[in-house]
Amino acid sequence: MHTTINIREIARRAGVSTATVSRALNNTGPVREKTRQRILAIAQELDYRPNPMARSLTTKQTNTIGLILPELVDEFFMDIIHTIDEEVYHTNRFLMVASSHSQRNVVETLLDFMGSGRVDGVILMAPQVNIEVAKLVRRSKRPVVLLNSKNNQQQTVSFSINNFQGAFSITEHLIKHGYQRIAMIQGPDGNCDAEERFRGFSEALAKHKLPLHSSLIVTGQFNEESGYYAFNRLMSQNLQPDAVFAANDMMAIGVYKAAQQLSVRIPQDVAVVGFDNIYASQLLNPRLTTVHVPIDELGMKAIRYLLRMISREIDPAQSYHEAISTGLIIGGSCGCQDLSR
Amino acid sequence: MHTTINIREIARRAGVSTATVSRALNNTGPVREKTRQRILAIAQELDYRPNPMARSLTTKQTNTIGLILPELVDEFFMDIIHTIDEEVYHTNRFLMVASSHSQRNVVETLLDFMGSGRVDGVILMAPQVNIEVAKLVRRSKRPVVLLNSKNNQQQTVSFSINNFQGAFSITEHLIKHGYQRIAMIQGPDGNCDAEERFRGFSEALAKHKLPLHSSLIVTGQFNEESGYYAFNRLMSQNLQPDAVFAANDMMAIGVYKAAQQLSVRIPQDVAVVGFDNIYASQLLNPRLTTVHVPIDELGMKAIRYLLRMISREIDPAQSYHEAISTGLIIGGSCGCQDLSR
DNA sequence: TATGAAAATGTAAACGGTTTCATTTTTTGA
DNA sequence: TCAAAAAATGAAACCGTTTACATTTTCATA
Repeated sequence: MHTTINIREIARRAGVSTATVSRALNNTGPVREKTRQRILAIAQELDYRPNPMARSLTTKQTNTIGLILPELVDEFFMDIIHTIDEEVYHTNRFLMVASSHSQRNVVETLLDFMGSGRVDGVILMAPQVNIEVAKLVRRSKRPVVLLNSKNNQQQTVSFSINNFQGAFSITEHLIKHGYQRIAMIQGPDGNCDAEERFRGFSEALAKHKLPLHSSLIVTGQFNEESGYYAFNRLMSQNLQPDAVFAANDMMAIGVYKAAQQLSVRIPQDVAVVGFDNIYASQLLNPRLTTVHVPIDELGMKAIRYLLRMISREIDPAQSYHEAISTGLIIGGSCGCQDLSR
Repeated sequence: MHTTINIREIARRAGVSTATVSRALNNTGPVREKTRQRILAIAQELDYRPNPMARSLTTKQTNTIGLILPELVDEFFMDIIHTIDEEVYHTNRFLMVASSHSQRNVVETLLDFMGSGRVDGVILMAPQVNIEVAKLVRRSKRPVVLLNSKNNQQQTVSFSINNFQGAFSITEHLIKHGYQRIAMIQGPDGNCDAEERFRGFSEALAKHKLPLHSSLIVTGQFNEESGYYAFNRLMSQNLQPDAVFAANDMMAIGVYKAAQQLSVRIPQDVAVVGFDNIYASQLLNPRLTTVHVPIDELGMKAIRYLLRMISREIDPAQSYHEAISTGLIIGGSCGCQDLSR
């Protein structure tokens, strides 16, 4: 096993200094054509690959973008990864995806890990752990774009889904159907997406002078299982809902399963709506009425903005926020005619 | 903006050499307790973070595992990522995920990119581009574990799903139901998963002396759309199938959609089975009969083996292959009673 | 041909750590 | 108390690049 071949070895063989080799290889600074050829030939022959560690130790550049997500499950996150990867790929960069496992200290570790020379910029999605995230972000040496975080954090750049608007309009849609006892299965405590969706729900009720029954509000964990239990709980009490708004589609799927077991018909007995418009929601019978979240738009805007921060086209210290609008997807689960069949 | 604080600064403040600081911080070599305390306090106060680039420039260690997937869509890949991430996280390492976009030169670039100092080892899934992949892998300076690649490559370490066995048994299952004209929607050309699944299918037919009608073999792209078109094509010809084996569940979903539009009942008119057992397959009505692919087992075995290669517990030059068995998931789509309802 | 400008190349100092080996300090045991 | 052993520390080289600056070579022009 011969030692890793480095720039010095090439310089030695070509009979020049490492500086010249570096210049020849990177096309930075003048090198006589003949010399360049010789160097390139040797590099080729030796199958030389510059050590990225050493390189970025001096250049502070990595051509790598970091993406930190709270977890690596669900197609929602996969879609985010996919969109961003696509864009990163087209600008000849690399993507580094990591999961914070929804823990603040892990966010911190990852931000440090990436920020200290491994990536040129970070896209961070941390809906649960945002109390001190802004501080971490500001401390980071690399530009950071936040995704779906509480946007009351000053001095950060963030993009988010307009959860409030989406929840508000889908709730209004249910109200227009005439439902009186609309339940909500909300998302986990401390999750700002969940909070905003609940706010949209309750303000829509308020606008239409409908009461907010505390017994019709259940908390879930954004997964199928919790939706299943939540619906069972809702149906086992005196005040039964005539419509259920699940704060995301996964929980709505749990509702469908529970409803089938309880022989509750959707939408005849109880209407159901969700949020996210995940792929699986179109497979449900009837198709789930839900809020479309333009994930690709979110990812695209975030990565494009980040790249401009990295190139200093935009001042990274300048704060910015943009909320991306959602759209309503009408299936048969709300009582409308199911056009997907 | 003050300059990044480094080990020298700490040494200066503590009145010791950088060597001592390094020893104190990494618990390598002896340091007087009093000195250690002083150094730790200063490091704490200055919020010192060692530069990982500089560190790994000398140690040649990054505590990072690379994962290269052909693409970043579908829950199948998400599940792979998830399983591996979980294990990586528990060993206090980082995960770096990248997509090769199913292009061989990108695989090469990524392998170089990661292999030259960014990661300690790589898990590579490249079902389409394996002609020269083995060469690349052998050239890599870091240990590499292959996932679902053609296992006829010598001198590599690989884990794969036993596609043949899965396809064989689900085909036999259909045969036992008495279907005579079993069609297959196979996967894309050159994809070795696809090839093995087809081989399992045809050998099962052969074993039971059933003919292999070329008009009942259609090629898809492992996505929903191609399944949709494939089924339409199958039903528009003279020889119509009484059962369809879609080489993966996504294509089976396409079949369901097409069947609904054509008013073809599953399984009364045509039985349908898939492969992968993705989440969505249980949402179909009737539940899809499919082959369960233990992705978590696959990911787990791959990452554990890789870690042992990294720690030199296993000689990385030693080749190894293991095929992981699949299992049958019985839904209602094959003609069995649907127990999921 | 001499001269100055431009082009090509080299030297050496970073970058921020780790580690070998030598040196100093402390501890131990007779 | 003193030598020897053990423990703690420091000096400096090293990892593989890039790059500012100095130096040399080439080339065009007078």
